[in-house]
Amino acid sequence: MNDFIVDDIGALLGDTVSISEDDIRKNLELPKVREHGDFAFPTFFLARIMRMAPPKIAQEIYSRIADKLPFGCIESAEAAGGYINFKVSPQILSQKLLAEIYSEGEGYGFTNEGDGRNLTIDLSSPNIAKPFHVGHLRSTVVGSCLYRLFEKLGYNCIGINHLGDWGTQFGKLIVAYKKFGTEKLFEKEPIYALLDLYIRFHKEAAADPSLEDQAREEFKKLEQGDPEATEIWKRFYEYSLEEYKRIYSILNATIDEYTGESFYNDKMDDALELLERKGLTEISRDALIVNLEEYGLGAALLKKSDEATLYLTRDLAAILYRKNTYDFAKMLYVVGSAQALHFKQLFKIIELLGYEWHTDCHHIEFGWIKFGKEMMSTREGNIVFLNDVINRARELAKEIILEKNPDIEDAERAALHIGVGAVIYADLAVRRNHDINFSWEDALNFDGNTGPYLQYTHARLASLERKFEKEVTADIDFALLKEPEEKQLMLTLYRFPQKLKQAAEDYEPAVICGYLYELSQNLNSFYQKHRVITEDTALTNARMLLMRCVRTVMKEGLKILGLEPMERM
RNA sequence: GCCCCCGUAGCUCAUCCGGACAGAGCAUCUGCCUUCUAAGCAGAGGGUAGCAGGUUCGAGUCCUGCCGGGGGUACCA
Repeated sequence: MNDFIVDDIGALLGDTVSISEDDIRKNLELPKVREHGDFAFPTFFLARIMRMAPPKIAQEIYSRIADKLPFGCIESAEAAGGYINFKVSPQILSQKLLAEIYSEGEGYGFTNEGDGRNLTIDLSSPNIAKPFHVGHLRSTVVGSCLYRLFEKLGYNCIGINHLGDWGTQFGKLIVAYKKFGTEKLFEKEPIYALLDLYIRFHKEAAADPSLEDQAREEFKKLEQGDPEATEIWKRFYEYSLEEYKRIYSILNATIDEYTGESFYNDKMDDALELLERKGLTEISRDALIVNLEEYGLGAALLKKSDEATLYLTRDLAAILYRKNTYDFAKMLYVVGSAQALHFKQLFKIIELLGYEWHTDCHHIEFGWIKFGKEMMSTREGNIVFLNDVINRARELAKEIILEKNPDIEDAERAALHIGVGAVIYADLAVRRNHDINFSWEDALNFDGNTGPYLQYTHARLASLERKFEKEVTADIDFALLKEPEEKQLMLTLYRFPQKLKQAAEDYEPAVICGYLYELSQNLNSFYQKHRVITEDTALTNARMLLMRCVRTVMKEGLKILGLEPMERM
């Protein structure tokens, strides 16, 4: 990665300040106001060491570097209040930066920190037999985004869908199916038939509590391998998976493995045995637990008093299986923050087992998606299906396309990409720890800070290259890129590697969203004010190189988010 | 009760691990399409950053308390 601007400032100040170049770099910041320059170095923290007022220090330092300027890519500097502000030379900036982006292409900004090691991501994980709703969206799109990001950082990612495909809810469904189900129900959209059965069950069970017992009984039969129950379960499983796979393909979800809870049924005994051998378990109130009181994590339940296992037991079996199978360098669980304690317990147990790799496991938590003031609940039927959201977004996008660009060749396809782009972006752009209020207005908005705006920006750039017709080359006169809008674009491009790094460190897709939005704003401001393709071939060539570099970054960024970089729209 | 998260413009969100007058979008209002895509651009209005203290040269950002919302807290996931 290239940090040449920051390096130059470090070298420039190195002799004049009694702190290390590393500390200089760490303190550099971006001024909020453009007039203050491109980079700023605050001197306040030196006041105590140098026993001087910050403005004096700034003056003092400035006077010592003044005759060295210009220095590297630093064109000028000035002391302003307690700051020293630096301006970067657009010519040197373009020369170094654009050449680098041009030659590195889609690799620009990425390091190879993963070095081919495995990284497993637990994502999506819906409960089988329930239609995919917007509440499932975040885990799916955040997980997929991190998957692509870490792939580009050299990891070999494995996306694991830990399906909720086991448990008493299947007993309920089987009871409901036997009592109220007909084959006709399943002829089309079987997943909604399953939902109806589920809702019906809860309605009937309110009047007749004995249904709950029947459900437990049916689930018990399923666990014991009863052929009829197994047959029904399998059908439901297939129906659900078919629907999920359809949705995953639309969302660009990255799933390699469908190993749900049922997959770990026969692997829990080994895990439990391991814990018992290490003396971690105890019996408390007739249940099998790991006592984590001394770590402030309460009691972790592994077996209920009736011997039944719990999801912690399955997750424990799963994490051991995954470590054993993949020997992962990192394991990410993209799961809502409601399960924070659960994962703290899980990771603590791994630590108590003596495994160092407990530090490689991370719970990537995120807030709820709410609808109106209510939590979404399948039972209550207070729910927005992802299918409906995607369909409405797609229809709206199609209307707009036909109005704005009626000649486009495949309007259906473009509409889907734009509609889905809006939906995905709306979810990724909010930092993970916030709850999201689902609103149709926001999900279907294509203006301003939205997915389609970014896609539109890319389409403009693609259009320029089509119009240009010639090969974009890096053999240009860099001195021609001297407009403030051009410099701003380059300064933003320069920061792409840092943003990727931050996004990866924080496991935070919103960092990339915010960055691409800013880059798009820069591009559109430039585009409005200046023409790219003109009679002036030298200037045209220079600007086309800049456009290519912006497009390279936009394209890679969009792909990481899971949005289609549109060629036309 | 205890633990965790959130509280910034009418609404939805940023604020670069403490820095210069807190920035965008949506909505409202005003301009800009015979020239590379107007899903765009330029501009206007709109703020006591929940409240009160504290640390600091400096706090939306860190600490304490309170208020409001959400989640978790042993046999759901």
